Amino acid sequence: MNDLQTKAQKLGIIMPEISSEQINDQIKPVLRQMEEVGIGLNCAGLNNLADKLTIRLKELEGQIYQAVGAEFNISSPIQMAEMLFDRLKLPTTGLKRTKSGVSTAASELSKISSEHIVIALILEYRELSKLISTYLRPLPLLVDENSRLHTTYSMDTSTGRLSSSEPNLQNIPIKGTYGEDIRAAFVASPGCKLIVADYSQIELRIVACLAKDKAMIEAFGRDEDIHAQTAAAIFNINMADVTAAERRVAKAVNFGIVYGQTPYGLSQALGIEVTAAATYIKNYFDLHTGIMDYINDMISAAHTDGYVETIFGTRRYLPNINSSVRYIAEGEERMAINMPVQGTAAEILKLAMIEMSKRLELINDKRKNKGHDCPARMLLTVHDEIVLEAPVEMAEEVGKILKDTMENVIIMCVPIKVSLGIGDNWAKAK
DNA sequence: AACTAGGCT
DNA sequence: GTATAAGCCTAGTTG
Repeated sequence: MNDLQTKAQKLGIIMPEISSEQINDQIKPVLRQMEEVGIGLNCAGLNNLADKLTIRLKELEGQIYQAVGAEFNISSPIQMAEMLFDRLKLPTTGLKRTKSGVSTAASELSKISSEHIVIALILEYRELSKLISTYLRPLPLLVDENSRLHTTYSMDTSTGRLSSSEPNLQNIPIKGTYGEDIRAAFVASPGCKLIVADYSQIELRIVACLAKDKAMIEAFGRDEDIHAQTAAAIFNINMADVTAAERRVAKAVNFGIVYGQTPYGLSQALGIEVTAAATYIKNYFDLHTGIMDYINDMISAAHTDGYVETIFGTRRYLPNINSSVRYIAEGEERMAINMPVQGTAAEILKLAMIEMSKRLELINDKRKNKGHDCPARMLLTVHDEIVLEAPVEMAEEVGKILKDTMENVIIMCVPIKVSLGIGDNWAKAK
């Protein structure tokens, strides 16, 4: 048994004896096959939506010109800032600045949305123009003769995650007014269903385990509402009394913790006072002392060794961790906190894909010569999610196998949970 | 090519 | 005094 195995065992982790290099070797052919298979795209659906949104975009353009009293390039942040802050004299206090001037990012403009009706128009314009120019227009042009879309996966990331490009199928819209419509254009082959399996809070479960955090391990072990538990802790109330708003704050705290978020960052994210954010974080660490120790351990390990690593040994070197420029060093300290968590999640996903690929071969071998037009096969992966397609009559069974594979490819000190969906398209299968 | 913005996990 | 939440990819503007 090697060092990593011993270390993992002390954390209550039972993992396959495989190195990060071996994982990466074995995932490659799986990815190449997924790229070749591709996923069905309903081009007509996207084109129709593009046409509809383009009409709305034109309306908004006219309304913005009228509200401002001038015509300008709405897509130019420079011209936008000039119109809002020089011509209309909207207040800039409290707004972030970029290198070139006052930021016109949506997060900043929404702070002054009550100052002028044009802000709402601009935000809607930006939303539509993003969807049209990045997704609705380009994607239909990229399909093959069978109306299938093929991405390219890369592994040269700093944490071990995969990335996807040309087109990037890991950032297809899902939120907002049109997210569902866009996802619905990603479809299963005829006679097949899409099967979507998502790791539930995988990074939080990993950090609970790596940090040996007692309260969090117990909460996950009892299958409790982790965000409600956090809310109770940071607001000093009973779990039963947690409101929806308090739970939302707690969710943001849980989310931010694996990124090394500061009180300032949390205050920005939630639109609250820095002092309030600081209190929440303090209360959080009072409950989760294991998490606090883990963060400090990772930072000091990075300072000493110059790198951090995942449980399978993927390393990230942090050459500037000892920089005398404080914000440079602090930036790498946050990377030191996050990378072992994000990287371990990536490895678990890859392991599950490798194992599932083997199981799919067995499934398909068994069904050879039975006249099925579409084999059960892996199509996409999005960081904590795997998308498959399988013949309708097999979908339930394949889904169960997928869920089982993902949940048991590694045993951690907290249960690993996977949510499963089956449907004709990517919207319905979620 | 740099910068700004914004889509996803 | 400066910065402040990790990791990606793509599109449009600017010079």
